[in-house]
Amino acid sequence: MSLPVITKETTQNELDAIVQKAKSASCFLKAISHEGRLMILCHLVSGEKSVTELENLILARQAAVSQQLSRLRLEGLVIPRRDGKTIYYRLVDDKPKQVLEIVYDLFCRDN
Amino acid sequence: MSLPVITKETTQNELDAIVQKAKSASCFLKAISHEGRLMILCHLVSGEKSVTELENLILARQAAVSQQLSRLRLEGLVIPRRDGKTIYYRLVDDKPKQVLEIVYDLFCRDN
DNA sequence: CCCACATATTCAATTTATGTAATATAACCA
DNA sequence: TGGTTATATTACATAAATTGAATATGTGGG
Repeated sequence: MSLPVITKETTQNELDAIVQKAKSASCFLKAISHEGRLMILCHLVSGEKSVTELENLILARQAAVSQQLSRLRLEGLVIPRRDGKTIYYRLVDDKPKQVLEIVYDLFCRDN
Repeated sequence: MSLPVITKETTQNELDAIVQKAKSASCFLKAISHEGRLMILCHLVSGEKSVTELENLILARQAAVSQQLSRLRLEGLVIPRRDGKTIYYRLVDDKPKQVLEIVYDLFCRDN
């Protein structure tokens, strides 16, 4: 990890870029750091799930799950697909997967 | 990543354990998902830093940095060491490092 | 002891997040 | 059309996070 080093020579533009990236990462992490959303994302790693399936998997009410999915949708982490009455959600890319794999390893395996 | 699978057979104890782990991970992620704390942690990955050094690195005021360090301390992510007037902070373990390396890669390299 | 420097804490104001309940929409079927 | 299932949205209350300013503590030096 070669982090951007900040010195006297760092230009304002470079600083802005660093802060901008920190902001994106921060938003992403905030989106995944909610207990319910975290579990939803974990379950989506193994493939798309309907809202009802998620309700059962994380033992939460319809409205709650729907709200959490809504937040994840707005943050661009998941995308819905309608099939008749049911709506299936899946991960947009593997950013969540990559981070969750580490987190899962750190918090669910050892310790 | 072999996630805990939830079925009809999953016992209450197992469910509790899963939720408990999700809570820990959630707390950890919340702690690191703040823009300022994120940058502080990034800088600590390369070794311990004094509060003043951090102030200059992330261009924030003394009180702000100190507050953010305080939160990280309470969450058990960093630990202080006093040397005369100055206090040096370092990471307690490499949990933050592991997660930050991925995040850094995802948000600061490509795209 | 007094001062200056490094850091921490406290408090109030504001913003953002969360949980709950109620209601809305959309699709399907009789 | 009317009912039922699946999902989404809204509104409100509450809690938690964040910010900024002010003040406090701890250390070393004169």
